[in-house]
Amino acid sequence: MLDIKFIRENPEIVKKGIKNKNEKDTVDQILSDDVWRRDLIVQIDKLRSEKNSVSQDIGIMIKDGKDVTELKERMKKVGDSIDSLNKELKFVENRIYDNLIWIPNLPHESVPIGKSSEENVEVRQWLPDGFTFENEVKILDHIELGKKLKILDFERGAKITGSGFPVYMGKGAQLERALINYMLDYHIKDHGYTEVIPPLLVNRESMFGTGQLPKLEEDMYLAEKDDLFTIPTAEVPITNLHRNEILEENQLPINYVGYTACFRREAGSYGKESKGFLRVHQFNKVEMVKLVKPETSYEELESITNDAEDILKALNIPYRILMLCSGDLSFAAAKCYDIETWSPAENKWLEASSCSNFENFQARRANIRYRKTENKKLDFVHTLNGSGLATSRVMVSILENYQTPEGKIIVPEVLQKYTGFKIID
RNA sequence: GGAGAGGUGGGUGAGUGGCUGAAACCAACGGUUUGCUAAACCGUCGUAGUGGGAAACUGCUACCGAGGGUUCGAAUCCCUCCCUCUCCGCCA
Repeated sequence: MLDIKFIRENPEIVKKGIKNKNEKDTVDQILSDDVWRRDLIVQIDKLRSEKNSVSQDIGIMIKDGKDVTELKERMKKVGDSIDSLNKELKFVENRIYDNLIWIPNLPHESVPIGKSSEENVEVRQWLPDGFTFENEVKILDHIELGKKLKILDFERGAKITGSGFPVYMGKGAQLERALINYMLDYHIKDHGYTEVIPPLLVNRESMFGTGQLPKLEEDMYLAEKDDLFTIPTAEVPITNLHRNEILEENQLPINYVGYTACFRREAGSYGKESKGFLRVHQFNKVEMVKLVKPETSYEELESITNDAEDILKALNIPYRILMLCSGDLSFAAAKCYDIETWSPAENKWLEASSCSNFENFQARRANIRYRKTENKKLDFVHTLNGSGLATSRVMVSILENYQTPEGKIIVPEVLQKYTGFKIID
């Protein structure tokens, strides 16, 4: 959520940002409502002030045994005026709020302006030693491999739940678990994150806090009886851990990492892009979340991205980093790097991670503040998160990049001590 | 699911209609004292909105779980909802 004061003072900047993000511009309506609102507040406060002081007098007069009937009647009328102005105020405040919650975060100045993912900018690429994009032997895709080696079962997943709910079997399940544990341990031991195992269902306030609501309601699973959503990412419960809290400056930065299953309805995205792991409704993800001081958040964005990259380097998987253009940024993000890993069978890059700085956009919605040591003043923290990483996409790259000419899978070296085996055949 | 208790400032906790934005204590911060630490003493110590001011600052308003109601006046009375705790039942 943007600060209405900021909008009031910088309407043109806000309008430009909204346009670059392809969102609806209600700035003019907000501004005129804001004038109306403040005018009402001044009127109401004046009346209330009068009412308060006269009411106090009435108390004293009653004690002194004086007649207060007339004053009472007058104050009742003042009360009525306040009530009717208040109704008007509520109306205009609601309208401002309804518009405000749909205003996206503004892109950071370093973000390229663009309409869609076509205009994202590649920042760097990392390829293992001796890697080449050309392949002499036929590369099996992860679906064929999964079937052949009996480690993935998409059909049975579809039977027991529906399409997009994969089943991991045998060594596939063990590899998945190894990958999750490896990533968690790496972030905990080498990158200094604190592990969190959060709830997988969250309430509306949490979904609002991180900015999934109101925009993405249709993309999430909802348990209607309890009005709880299954999380689309661990970002939601973990960032909301500190909702409505005041932190001390010396507690920052807070770095959390958590593994959770993630659930996404992916409404309206059926078809070619959705086979196998490429688009699923449930997947596993290790997520990093940071709560930091505002002045450090852009350094932290680089740092969290590097933390995700370290995993891929250790796994020896080719990847590239994209800086998202304004039009491809999520609603709440100010700047975002996507990490894509290479799929030789698909012959394309697959998004495995998204590392974003939300500045204080989420912190405002979730009311997460910190007290500055220097002057004791309160300010909103900046929040960031990054996948570190989504296992389904990494799994595609592992299976495809680590296959032998015979169609077996060599377990990446760093995972071998977690799996206890070196090959899947 | 049933029965009961309760939600007040960073914490503990007082407060049942008016002079309470809220006692007291603790914590925190500033100071005095001190070789250092501690103790003691003094002082400061909520958030937000809005108006005035270049600013330091200051006026007013709101906020005692949330929302409504009664009243000239509500932390205090009434209604609805949410949450927490205890006991019982059920269950992993």
